[in-house]
Amino acid sequence: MATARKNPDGTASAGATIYSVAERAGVSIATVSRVLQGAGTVSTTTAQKVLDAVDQLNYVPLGAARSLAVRHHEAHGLVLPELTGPYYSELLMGFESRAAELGQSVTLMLTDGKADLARAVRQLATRVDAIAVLGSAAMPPAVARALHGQKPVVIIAGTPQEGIESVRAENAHSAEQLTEHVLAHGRTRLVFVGDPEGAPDIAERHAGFVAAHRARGLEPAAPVRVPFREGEGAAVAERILAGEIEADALVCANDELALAIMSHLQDAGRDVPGDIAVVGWDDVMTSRYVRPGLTTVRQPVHELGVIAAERLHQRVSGGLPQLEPQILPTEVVVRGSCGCPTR
Amino acid sequence: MATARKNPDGTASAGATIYSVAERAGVSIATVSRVLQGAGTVSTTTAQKVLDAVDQLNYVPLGAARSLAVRHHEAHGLVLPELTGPYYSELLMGFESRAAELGQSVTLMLTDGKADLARAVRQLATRVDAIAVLGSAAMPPAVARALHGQKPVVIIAGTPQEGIESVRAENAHSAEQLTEHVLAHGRTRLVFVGDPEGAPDIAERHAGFVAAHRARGLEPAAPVRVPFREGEGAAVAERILAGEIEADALVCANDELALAIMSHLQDAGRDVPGDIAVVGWDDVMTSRYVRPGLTTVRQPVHELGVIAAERLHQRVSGGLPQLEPQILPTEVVVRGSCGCPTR
DNA sequence: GGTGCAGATGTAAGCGCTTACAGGGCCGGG
DNA sequence: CCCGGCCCTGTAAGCGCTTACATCTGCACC
Repeated sequence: MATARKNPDGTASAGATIYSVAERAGVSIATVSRVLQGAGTVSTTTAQKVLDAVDQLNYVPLGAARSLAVRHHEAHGLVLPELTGPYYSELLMGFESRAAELGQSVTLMLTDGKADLARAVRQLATRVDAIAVLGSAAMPPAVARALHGQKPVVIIAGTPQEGIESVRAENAHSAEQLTEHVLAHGRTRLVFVGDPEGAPDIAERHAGFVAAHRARGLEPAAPVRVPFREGEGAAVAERILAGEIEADALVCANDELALAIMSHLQDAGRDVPGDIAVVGWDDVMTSRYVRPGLTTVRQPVHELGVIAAERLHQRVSGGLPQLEPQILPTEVVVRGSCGCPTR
Repeated sequence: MATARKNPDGTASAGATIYSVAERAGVSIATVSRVLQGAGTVSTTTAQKVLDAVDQLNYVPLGAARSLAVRHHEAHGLVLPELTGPYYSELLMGFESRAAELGQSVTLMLTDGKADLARAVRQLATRVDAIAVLGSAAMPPAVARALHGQKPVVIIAGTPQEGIESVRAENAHSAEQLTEHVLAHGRTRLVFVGDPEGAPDIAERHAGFVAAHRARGLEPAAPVRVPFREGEGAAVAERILAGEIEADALVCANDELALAIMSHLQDAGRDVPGDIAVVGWDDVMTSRYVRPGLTTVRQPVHELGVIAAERLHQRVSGGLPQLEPQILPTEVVVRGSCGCPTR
């Protein structure tokens, strides 16, 4: 296979290297590099010759070679469980945009469906300078720990681990606020829907739920432990309809769950919030469109991504780890599903 | 700055190279490489020594060095406009999962908000073996063309360009089907909402809309040209309420638009589909939850991503470009918003 | 006219890995 | 006992870039 294919017009379409550019421009490779990096001093005429040659040869430098020489990948890794729903996307957008501003590319890895996660992560570590991991990414802590020490790591919305940076949104307090809001509507039999052990944020939200009850001297009911997949919503709704779960308000671990339950309940003729109030978490787009609007909590997800990217970059540039977990504030968004007058 | 920090236990926490591993294992770097790559023959005892050393030193190979030596990045680039809504996420998930299976990492780039797109893309080209670009990624065709010839490129859901591979979902035919379905409900004043010039798929959908009218000897109304951002929906709804747009059915360029309009109209007291039918495109999650359910078209988005990754990989492995655009079938999903009895 | 200095360019030494090639043991067959 | 092979391992030559350092050219200044 020919390495340097020549086009009819004499330009090479691929395989151009810094050497071919230098030759064509009649300079040394050092000069080419200087022009391209904007470092050092090069006379304008020489620079132009180089630029012309680059153009003619359609030269694209080999990132790997540069990385090897500068000993930086100039890339950040991001590990997410998957990408359904707006949460991860939003996070990713924040991460990507900030990383790009800082001149870093982002290499993405999704854990869902990966047979050998540890291997995949190690593989990722091979090609990036630093890695951000979403807490609930089902990343074996051992792996996260192994990574750390190799490369800077930040955990997003996950259980903070000894010596590893972390960023997350506030959960417990707003969950307490949200729960109290529902209690203030006069509801007495609230049920938390979601598995506190499924993810650290859920655990915190549940803790808030419990705290709100305690603050009123109430004893919270046991949570209905279900994974927060959309499909589970229907099942939960059925159990409610069957009277198996008794509640006049549902505090759901996230909006997808809340929406699925609400819609199912409504289809069965129940009135939300009349018969039963439903609140969620995340403020996804749909929550604005359903009737009644879903009362929920908005997290600064985009911001979370931005901060993670920033932290990684700082670390890569020699900054010290900021071990104190960074916690971003969230905001309760009141709409109609909690019992408030519909807007 | 020390390059090889030593831990108390004598293991190095970073900066381990193939040399340090070789030294510790008492073998040559070639042997280390062979063990790690699983290539060549190495006795089990030697291999074990190497593996032990790797473990002790917590060695992570430098991807850049390998890439340089093997002359492959083992990474695919994916360029998307942004990540709102389920469309892009789904695509990305498909792309990532297939790429991972093929042993390729994926480097993501979002065009939204990038000041110097061309530069960003060139930068990306520097670190990957091949690039997939989403058609509506507002990628200057010139850039796409420059890329092509440098690296294999496939265009996803975009205007096919001379000599560049492309994959997309069928649009025109299903749009015609969908429109005909609405016409069959007896609606007579259908309006297409969305900008046919905004993106190639929209243009095709509009073409289908027109074709359905022609097939019945009808003259289609002029489209309401709006970008398909959620926010635009309200504006369109207002124009309808004001009588500025006269219609008894809306064929929207995508679900987000359709949902926003529908919800706004309902809030204003209009009956959907009684007063006006609304249909969309994409079958996003919300479309199942709103009342009435949104009639829409489902695209094999995940599959699109999978195929793109596959194509790139084939090309990188020396396969020939398959220039015939690949077109995946779509499916009309009928729910209540078109006028069909609600399920 | 010599000296010094700054600006422009070239030289060459890596960066950490893969891999073709070249041994060095060791075995069985002649 | 020698020799051809087969395993296993080491040697060394790059891969395409960056960059410290050397070099060279002018030019201002004394």
